[in-house]
Amino acid sequence: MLDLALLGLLEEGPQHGYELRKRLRRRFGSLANVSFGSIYPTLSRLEKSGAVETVPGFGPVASPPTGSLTGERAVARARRRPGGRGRRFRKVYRITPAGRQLFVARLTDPSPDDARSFLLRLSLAGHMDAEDRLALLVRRREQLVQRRREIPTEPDGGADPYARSVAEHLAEGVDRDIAWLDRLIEAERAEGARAAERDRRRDRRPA
Amino acid sequence: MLDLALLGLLEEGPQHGYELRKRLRRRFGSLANVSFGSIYPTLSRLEKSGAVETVPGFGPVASPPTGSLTGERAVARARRRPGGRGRRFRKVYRITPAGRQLFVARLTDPSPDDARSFLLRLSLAGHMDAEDRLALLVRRREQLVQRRREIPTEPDGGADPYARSVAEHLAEGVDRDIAWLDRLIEAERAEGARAAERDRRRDRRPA
DNA sequence: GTCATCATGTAAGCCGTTACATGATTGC
DNA sequence: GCAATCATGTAACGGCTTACATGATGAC
Repeated sequence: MLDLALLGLLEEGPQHGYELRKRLRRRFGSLANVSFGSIYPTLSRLEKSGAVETVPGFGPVASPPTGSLTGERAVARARRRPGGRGRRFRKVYRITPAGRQLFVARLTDPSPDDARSFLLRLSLAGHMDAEDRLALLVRRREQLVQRRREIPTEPDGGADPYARSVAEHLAEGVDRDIAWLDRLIEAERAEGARAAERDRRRDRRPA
Repeated sequence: MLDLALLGLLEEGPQHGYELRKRLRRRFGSLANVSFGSIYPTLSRLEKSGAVETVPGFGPVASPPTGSLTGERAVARARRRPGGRGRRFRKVYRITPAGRQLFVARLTDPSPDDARSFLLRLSLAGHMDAEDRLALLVRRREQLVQRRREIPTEPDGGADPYARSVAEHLAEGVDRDIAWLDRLIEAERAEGARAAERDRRRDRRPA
């Protein structure tokens, strides 16, 4: 889960742990609001497995594509002190080709996920094939339909008004999620149809 | 979390672990869908701490107030075989006075909780004072308002349509939760006012 | 010179999971 | 007699948290 989020951010450019945590929160909010005690060991693990590597000379971070203030300032600071000692101790990580492969594999992994990891994956769905994206949405929809059936409607203790209120709210929430997924699935299929149409007009039939 | 759910069920009558798991799922659905590997150690822990005790003679369970089939069958089975060997090996637990105290204390504990534990507590809110119940709702509302502010609206990578869709859906979900809490808080306050009115008419002023 | 923040890391613990181990009871 | 389910428990692991430890840098 966390490795996915980290790889997702590192796809956009090299970063160090401390910075990654801030970006994680800004980008994914409650979906990846993790502590340093989790970040650093995860980065070490990813490095050991070859998914990321430290940028030699651990200087300032490369200017990120979004042009964030933090990146700018890091560059400016580096300009002020071009070399030698006085450099800040930072371990800057960069994603490797193997990491990119792992990232997509984890993103498209068909094993069922909970709400948080699903939403995180969907947040990163821009990195997936249209096909895998659609599959992710459909799988999640099926899972929710299943869960919807398991919500207690008038169970033994269904008399209790608080328990009932919670169960109803939960059910409505799942219904809302399913409706949302339906809209996303619809949008994906429409987009797929448009792409096919474009291909057809060019007299090129895709595989 | 699990201890809370278990104590809540045991408030309604003695039960053994296997049965408790089934009831947990039926009553609380996804809020307390736990495995045996979690149930048994938790029961042992509760027993060690004196919150529950095993019913001596571990026979059939006492007929629960809801009159469930399982309870009925257990009693019938016991009637067929009134004593001696042949008894099923079951460890029936019963809540103790200390356990009842712990239950209410855990239920009214003001430390912030995540969605799941909040909903579980609310499901059991019938066991709380009106005052504590209101406090629980108000606390949760404040927490959600806080979280609402932290949801990324147009962050660095706000351009990505998938990330945006997720963020919007999340925000709507929190808004919906807050609105729901507002209705519950309103209902609690109305009920409190009605209770006060009843007291006033009887010329009895509560503390 | 001192305080906030930046920056990395380790250790212990929490709360759950899956997998494993064991055996009794019931239904057919 | 055999399978399903009832019934309890342990061990190993997963993924996260908090607390602790350490120190550099920058702002004032």
